[in-house]
Amino acid sequence: MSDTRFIRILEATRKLLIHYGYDKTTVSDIAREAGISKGAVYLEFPSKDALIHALMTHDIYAYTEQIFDALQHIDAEAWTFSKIYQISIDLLVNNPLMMAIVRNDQRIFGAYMTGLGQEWVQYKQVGRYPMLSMMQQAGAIRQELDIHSADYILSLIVHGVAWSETEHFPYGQLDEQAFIVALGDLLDRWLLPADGGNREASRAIILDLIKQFNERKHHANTRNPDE
Amino acid sequence: MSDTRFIRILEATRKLLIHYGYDKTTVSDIAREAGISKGAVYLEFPSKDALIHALMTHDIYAYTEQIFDALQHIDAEAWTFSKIYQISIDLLVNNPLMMAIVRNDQRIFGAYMTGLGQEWVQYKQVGRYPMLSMMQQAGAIRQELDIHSADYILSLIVHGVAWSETEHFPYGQLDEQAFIVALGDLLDRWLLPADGGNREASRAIILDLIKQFNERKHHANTRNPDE
DNA sequence: ATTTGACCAAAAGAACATAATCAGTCAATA
DNA sequence: TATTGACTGATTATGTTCTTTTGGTCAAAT
Repeated sequence: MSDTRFIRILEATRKLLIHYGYDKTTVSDIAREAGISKGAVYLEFPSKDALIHALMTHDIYAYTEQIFDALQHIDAEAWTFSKIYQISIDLLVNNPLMMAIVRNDQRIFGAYMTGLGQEWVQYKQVGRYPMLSMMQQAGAIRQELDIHSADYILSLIVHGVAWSETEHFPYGQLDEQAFIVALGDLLDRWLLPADGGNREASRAIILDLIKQFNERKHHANTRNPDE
Repeated sequence: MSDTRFIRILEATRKLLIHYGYDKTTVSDIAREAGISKGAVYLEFPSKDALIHALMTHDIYAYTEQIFDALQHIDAEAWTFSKIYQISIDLLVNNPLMMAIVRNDQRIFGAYMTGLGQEWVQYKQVGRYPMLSMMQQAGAIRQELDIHSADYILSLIVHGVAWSETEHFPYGQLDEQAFIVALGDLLDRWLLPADGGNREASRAIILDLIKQFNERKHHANTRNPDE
């Protein structure tokens, strides 16, 4: 019951945040949207900032879980390196809050973001560079590749996607599925060696990351059994 | 003489615009920076907006000319399709005003941009889609390629580059030349067929575009001999 | 024939007071 | 015990007045 209230508050906050942004969303608004009183919000969270923080942590976690879940169910034959980004971006474009996080949207995070300063960036540590590095060592991607530049170009793409259809980057309509396919095509041709690379290795690296992720989840659950 | 004044005003405007933005740059500031009186600015341009418009037109034109000039001097053996984007982006990242134009920078164009509305986008018609289409028809890039998606991904990259090192996309330091090389590598692998594609055709298309560009320039010069 | 800079109306900004709103609390309530 | 919503001090928005700045002009100066 306290758990559903927690989730109800997060859902109300997410909805209002995406629509009105942090500065124009009041705790009373959130309470009304969640169908509870303002006091109840403060039974669950110590402050508005803590609530936003919890929402972001929750949604980043859920997003990661979604990606990993989708990747986990790709069997060895169907696996390609590019699936990682195809799935990540497919899930990203259908997740307005994650889009806002990726693009550092001032309109949505307003004073919360300003007051955070350096901590803000830490939310967004995706660890792409180490992952690419591991992939290269394992022979999953080309040896000649400059990982720094590759990391940068990948972040250009992800960042650009997150800004699509905003006034900053009004690209107009686009067939999303065609784009996902084209992106996979690009990544395979760009990153893989001629023989297609060590697909087992790239899959093993991802499955290992998933395992680590699940172990941390298990630890967190056993250490804090409630909530 | 009137011509050097014209250029002096544009240069002063460019400098102040990049530094302080449209809203915080006054006509008096521009006059002072150009070393002339305010009245002289109005002898050259009918209004502040017309001045900004002239600056943008001038700089977009000059940028195009730079690209074309660099492309023109690549001989047939050294030519690759990816040179188009390597050169464009290399010149772009060293051109603060073009960067601001590409990223629709509200901070720099302020009220000028707001008051323009739809016209603003017209500045930025780069005609990439038609060019890619021609390239594909000529066999310079792969037949299977979805040109819509390719156009979108290319615009993601260009747009992302223009936002780099701003607070919206603080990527940190990067070896620019390594990035240019990596980009060329990406484009060649992604866009070209296995045999490298029809390089003569892609070069011919670009040289033809340059010819058209120069003809328009010549017409403009003969129709308006002065200025 | 050019160029200037004092000048003007209009717009933006500064300063202030007042009203409204908000994050967070806690005695009253269910 | 769990939840509420009226309450509070601090922050923010709003209305108002006054001052400054700004885009643009044009008679005077060069």
